[in-house]
Amino acid sequence: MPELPEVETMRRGVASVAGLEIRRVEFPRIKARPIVVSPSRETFRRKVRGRKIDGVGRIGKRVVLSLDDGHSLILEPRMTGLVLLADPPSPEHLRLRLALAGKRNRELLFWDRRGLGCVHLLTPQQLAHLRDHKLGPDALEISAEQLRERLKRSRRAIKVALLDQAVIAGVGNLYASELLHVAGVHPRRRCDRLTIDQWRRIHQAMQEVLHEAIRYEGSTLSDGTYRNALNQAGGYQNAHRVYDKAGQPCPQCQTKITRIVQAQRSTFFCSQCQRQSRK
DNA sequence: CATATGTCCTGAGAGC
DNA sequence: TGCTCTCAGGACATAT
Repeated sequence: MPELPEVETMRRGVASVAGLEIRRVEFPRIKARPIVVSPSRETFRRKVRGRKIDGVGRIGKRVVLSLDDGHSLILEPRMTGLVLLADPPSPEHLRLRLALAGKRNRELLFWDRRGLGCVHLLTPQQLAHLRDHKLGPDALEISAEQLRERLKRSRRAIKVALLDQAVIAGVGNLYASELLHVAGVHPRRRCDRLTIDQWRRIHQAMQEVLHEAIRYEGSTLSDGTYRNALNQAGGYQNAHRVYDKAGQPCPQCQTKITRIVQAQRSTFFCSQCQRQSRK
């Protein structure tokens, strides 16, 4: 589930590793299938060991460790991956350990219960390709005009389009539902039928919701998987308006929240606050 | 090209 | 109680 707010929280939580050297690279021996790594493990280990971490950044839903030789170490949590400086939730799903030099000996861990996440070492050219061609502008950087320009001719439903990382990077299933509720836009509304005012409201709601969620350090859902870098739960789940609240009253108007499925994913909305005119 | 669908994965929870 | 089944949704591969 980690989306922009959760990944940004992970990034901030491990930002203190900047300046440290990676002394050892370990792939713990676990029963589960090893984490997907490119290039090969041997090459990865050889190229990462001994490098200094110059900075800790984020691209969309990925944490980026900039190394002192120009390469970038990409940590991609996908559904259940965590980037940790503390002990992981369980030992058996630890996928990668980076032992760091420093005053106190520290470790940066990648833990993933389901194993859909992955780790990559990218050249500057590969990083540029990821940033400029595979992903759209960051959800916190994009302007309302840019957002509309990118989608105004699309026939897709706005909820589905917001999940397309090539259009806009960082929004996932949870925050798409939440921000459309704040914007008062029906999730099935086609992009090419949204008004300029609706685009402005979507953009504004996106900024508000994402910043608010970062302030609360992300959402830890009922399965409890998401944790910050110190293995602590986030707090934004208590502020959710519609996500996973089918049948419960809308916080604005008390109408029961509706659940629908779009592109094989759950969407939650209020049929009163997010009225549908024409799709 | 744009859009839609299938796939990977594990553990929680439902239902019998 | 204990078993089987379904579901959750990141990104990518493949299909339409």
